[in-house]
Amino acid sequence: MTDRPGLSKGEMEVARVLWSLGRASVRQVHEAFPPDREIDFATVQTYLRRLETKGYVTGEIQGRTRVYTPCVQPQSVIRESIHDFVDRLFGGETLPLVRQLIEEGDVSTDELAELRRLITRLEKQRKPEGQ
Amino acid sequence: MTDRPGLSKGEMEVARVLWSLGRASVRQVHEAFPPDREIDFATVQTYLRRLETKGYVTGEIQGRTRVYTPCVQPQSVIRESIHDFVDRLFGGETLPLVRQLIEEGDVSTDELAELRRLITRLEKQRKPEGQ
DNA sequence: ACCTTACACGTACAGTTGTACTTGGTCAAG
DNA sequence: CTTGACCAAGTACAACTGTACGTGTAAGGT
Repeated sequence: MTDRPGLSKGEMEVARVLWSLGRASVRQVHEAFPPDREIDFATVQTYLRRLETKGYVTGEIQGRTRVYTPCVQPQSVIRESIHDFVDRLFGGETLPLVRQLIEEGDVSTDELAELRRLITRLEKQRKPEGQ
Repeated sequence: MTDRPGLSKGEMEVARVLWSLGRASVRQVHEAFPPDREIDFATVQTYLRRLETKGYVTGEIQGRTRVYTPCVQPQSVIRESIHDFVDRLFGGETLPLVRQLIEEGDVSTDELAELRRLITRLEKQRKPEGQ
């Protein structure tokens, strides 16, 4: 598929922040980290540099500071990561994961209802004869 | 929680095979790999050794060969991995992952139906007054 | 008794990851 | 001009990973 090298744990962490900011300097990314997540400015800097060499973001000097912009949709990365994860843990089968997720009590009752609606919608969409 | 170091990609791969076998020698694990997955005997051996030092399996010499047995439930490992994954990609929120999984078309129509039943069951279970 | 096969165990080694220090330069305040 | 804050970019480095080779040894076939 896409030939980018995958993201490591830490890189993903930084990438997520950058996605949420859309476009930011190292400092902005650093400051956007949750306060309980202690991480050095230089570490963030390193991650951004690595993200750039891996082709996930682009950086351009803006005055005196380098400003980074994501150049890969989070959607793609997330999709790829999920795929990889499902492969590794469930041999590629999606259902067991979904089952585990909703059985393990991590999904609230409200969310269950929402899921049901989603399923209904999907079913309708797949079998358009219903009329 | 549990203080085992996490499993790497490759370790997970081997662990999954061992779980499926229940108890096996290096060779048996090696042979249980899908044929298209080329991996050296010695590599499997290394992984099993690492799994042992990480505390996921125990090995004992049985005659001339070392036989490994899982000593951690796959359930636990899977649960922990999922937790970690959800944290990393979705900041701890389960629903977005579930949504992505079933929207992305990775779930067949039959499976959708099964999911619906599962949801119904869970809902019933959570609100026992119904009736 | 000798060769072959199979394995345990130690060792290797480059690539990745997490984490950060260091050096050298720029801007702004005194 | 001098000092301090701030930053880019290079370098560091141990731990972890993926992958496997080498050595020694025991067991079975001939």
